[in-house]
Amino acid sequence: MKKELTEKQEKVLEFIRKFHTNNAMMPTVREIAKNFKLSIGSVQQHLRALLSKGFLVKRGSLSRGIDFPNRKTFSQVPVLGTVHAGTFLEQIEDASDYIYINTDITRNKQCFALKVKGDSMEPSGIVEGDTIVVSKGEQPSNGDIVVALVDNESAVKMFFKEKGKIFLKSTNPKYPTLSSDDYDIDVVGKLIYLVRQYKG
Amino acid sequence: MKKELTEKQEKVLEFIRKFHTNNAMMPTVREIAKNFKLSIGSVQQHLRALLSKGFLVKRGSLSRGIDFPNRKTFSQVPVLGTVHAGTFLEQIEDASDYIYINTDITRNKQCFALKVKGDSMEPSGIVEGDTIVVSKGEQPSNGDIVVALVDNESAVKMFFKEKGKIFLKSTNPKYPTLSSDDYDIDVVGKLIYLVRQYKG
DNA sequence: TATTATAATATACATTTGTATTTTAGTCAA
DNA sequence: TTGACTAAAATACAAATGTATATTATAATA
Repeated sequence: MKKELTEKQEKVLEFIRKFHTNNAMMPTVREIAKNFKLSIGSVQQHLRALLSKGFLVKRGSLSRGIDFPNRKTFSQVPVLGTVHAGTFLEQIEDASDYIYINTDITRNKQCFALKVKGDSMEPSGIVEGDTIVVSKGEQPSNGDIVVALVDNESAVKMFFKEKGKIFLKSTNPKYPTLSSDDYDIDVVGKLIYLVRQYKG
Repeated sequence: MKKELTEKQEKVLEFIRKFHTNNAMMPTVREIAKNFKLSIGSVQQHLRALLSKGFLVKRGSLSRGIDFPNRKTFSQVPVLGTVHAGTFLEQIEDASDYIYINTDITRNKQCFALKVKGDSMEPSGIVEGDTIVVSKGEQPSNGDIVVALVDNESAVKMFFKEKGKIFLKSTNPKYPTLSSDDYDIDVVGKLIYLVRQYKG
């Protein structure tokens, strides 16, 4: 349980958050002072309070050397194309867009993102327009959702392996389950993340 | 088309990218120099090249004052609690977690995030465990998905307004549509974003 | 009452940081 | 050869920045 902040401390912290959001770096003591028309010493005291109460941490005596506790870091993941609408591997070179996701999700995996078309996975919460993040070359377990090339067409399916055979199941029952007996199946990667933007 | 970088310039830029990812701020000239065991002057020249070739831009003569062109910025959105599992507004004070999303999505709206419980919105792609981002106090249109307090219980529903009455519909047909005739309905905000993490 | 926490100011100082200058060297092309 | 670009080093200086100290004032509290 965090200690409570005073009104002014709350405002200072809020300013730091916003500054960090807009500038991707922390403000200096004097930048904070200027914003609130305060003296340097006053800001120092507010920062000291925020530090001792655990709302900020320090990184040595560097410039702009305050930080949020447990601040998350990001990986740039390229959006390579659209899945279940044809091939996408050609487009690897010119990733026109990137999405940013926490490094604790991507870890050290090699990832890329795809836009989803179609309704074959709707019952498991994947709908048209979603952006999915795929971790490349990971061994999927039964029940994992994967991106696969099925006779060179890309698809998002649920993965099953039984007696050496691979099955790709759509959770939408109107699509058939594909078997490695009938198709050339190449699992590209495993779903690790999904984002969806609602138009405002 | 960007001008080409030399091998060394590429490496310096790559270091700056990584440094920024890990520390949420740009490195100083001397931090770069230390990493490559170079002199300050050498780093200055590399930076000058990266600037003139358009891979970096400057923000005045500030400390750590280099930036990526078109860098995306993030908002910290507090995760306040769980929705459709009771009230969550009490927990506003101690947001234990944050998610970070692009400011071009949050714009200047006041936002917060909630974890989803239950299956009442499964057919529209919202499943248990998802984290939804809600924009506070925005006027919803018919068909928008909203977070509302229904007799002080929180819920995620599809919003409709007709002849002054509010209707909250679950896309899952096994739940009834709620009407403002029968319940005290308070729309808290509108869904603008959703993220889902698949366990690896 | 004395104490503590908050809030604010003013000032000084040491360190960090950006910037400018000069010099040396190698490579490549006109 | 000359010129241009890249690479690197060494040094100096000004500006930015973090930090320490002293002082005043107010409100809440034991």
